[in-house]
Amino acid sequence: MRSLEHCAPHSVYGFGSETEEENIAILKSASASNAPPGTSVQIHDVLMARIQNGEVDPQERLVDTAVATEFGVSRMPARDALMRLAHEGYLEQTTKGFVLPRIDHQEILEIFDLRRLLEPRAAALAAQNLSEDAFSNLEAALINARRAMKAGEREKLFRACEIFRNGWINAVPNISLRKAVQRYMTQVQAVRMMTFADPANHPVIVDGNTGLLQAFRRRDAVAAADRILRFVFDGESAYLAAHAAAEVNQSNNPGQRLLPGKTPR
Amino acid sequence: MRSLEHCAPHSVYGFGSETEEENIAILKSASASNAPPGTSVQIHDVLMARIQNGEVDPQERLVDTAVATEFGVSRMPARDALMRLAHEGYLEQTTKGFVLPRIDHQEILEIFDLRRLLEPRAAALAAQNLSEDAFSNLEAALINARRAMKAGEREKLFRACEIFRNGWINAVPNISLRKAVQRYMTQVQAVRMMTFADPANHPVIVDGNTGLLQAFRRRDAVAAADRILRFVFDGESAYLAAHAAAEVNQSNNPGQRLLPGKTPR
DNA sequence: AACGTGAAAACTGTATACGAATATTTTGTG
DNA sequence: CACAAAATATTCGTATACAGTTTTCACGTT
Repeated sequence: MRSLEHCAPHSVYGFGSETEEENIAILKSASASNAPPGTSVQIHDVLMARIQNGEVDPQERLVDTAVATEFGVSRMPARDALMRLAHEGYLEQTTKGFVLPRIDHQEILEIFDLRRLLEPRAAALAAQNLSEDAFSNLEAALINARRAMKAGEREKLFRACEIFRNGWINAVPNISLRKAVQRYMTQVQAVRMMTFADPANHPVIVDGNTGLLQAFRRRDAVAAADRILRFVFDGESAYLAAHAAAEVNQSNNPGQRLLPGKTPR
Repeated sequence: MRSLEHCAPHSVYGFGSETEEENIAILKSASASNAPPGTSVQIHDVLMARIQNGEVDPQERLVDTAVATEFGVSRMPARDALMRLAHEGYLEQTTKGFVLPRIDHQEILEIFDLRRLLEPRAAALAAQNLSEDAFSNLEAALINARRAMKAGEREKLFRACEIFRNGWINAVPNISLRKAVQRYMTQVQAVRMMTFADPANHPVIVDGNTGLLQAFRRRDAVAAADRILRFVFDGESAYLAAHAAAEVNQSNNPGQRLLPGKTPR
């Protein structure tokens, strides 16, 4: 059984239990509380946590009926959750179940372009708006990230970077811009999945965040914008390298491909 | 009854029929073709087209059962479509049906900021990518717009401008960017509703589009970006003026407000 | 033994139904 | 006549059922 530390920090329901009985019990107890967020929402969060924790095999088929029985509900909530995950980009709907998205290379490049438009402005606004609390949270996340990097704990580093990013993004006062940036979080995650695989990228990431935090601290909007812009560029470079490596890997043993080919949109 | 020319030009299913029978017939025939895009997908597209065309009243309540009966299907496809639209930001889910997202003054200003980030790049890419067909469509739309302006037909001018805008946006090769721009169509619509009320704005709009088309024709990406940026700024100015006028109007007769009050987000 | 054909299984999409929550209207009372 | 409380109505979320479609597997033929 996996440890609970793998739970997504953003998940309201931080449980990673595996057995049907446990899930049923948890859902029951949660719905017994005064706040009923809906069964499908809970399933959605649990599945998203699993996906983000890499607990879903790339060739695993998530079927609504199976998910439904696992959580002790009917097909509808499970189907809603799966379809919502699919729409958010966490899953892809095939004729035979839901699978991890075959990441479209072209789309990732497009989103890098978009992020270069949005995130510098977002960081600049955040620099002028970050609260002291937010600063300490960012700092804590960065310390955790650095520690995880030194310990070689890829997973923890991943989490820390996510917290860091969420920290400053939540300080963006322009709510619409914030939502726009957050909308591409899934793609950011997908890219991270690839780039984090190479430990050589870890120092770049941590250093980038460090510089960003320093700019934030100085309330230097210009520097923050520059930093994040460079960060996105660096991310693109790292992604391209990882993509190329995956391509080679793919051609060598086409049986188990790390990255599937293009998806016709 | 609305005329058919109001159909969304970007909709795959370019029908804007209103009666239940027509919709049923259309769905039936579509599903009879070899490509089954699913009923809920079709409903989704139709509703999105309506929203983007401003055919949905701001205080209209879209209820799944009503949509279902309108399209002659059960609640499930309608519900899927509505929830998907809500998730995409085109609708807002309330305890009593789905409604258009109530955009408040602050949010409109935020979205102007966002559009200044996105649309110049989009226009620049479109300038490099527009086909000859698209050019003639843009030109036709512009001619219609000018004619409507001279005839003082506000509604037709509105439509022509919408077609023009959709025309070049659909030529943006970066699909993700295109979707991002289109996501704020409702805001654009709301702003237009206000700014078009004042005929003094009409020449500004038509001239702006004319200049944009000229830049497109020259494949001048820089000029196109500049043009659209200025266009957004002008739109903001016009909106602010209209907003101020509406504020005065509102305080005079608070019974019928042009823009609803702020929404706690 | 390889390949094509057919049947069974699995999965999805949609239809219908029911319970729960919430808004609205009606009714009763001060 | 105003206000509160209950009844009503509307809508959502979920459950269950059914039909269509695709995949897979097994069997028979060449």
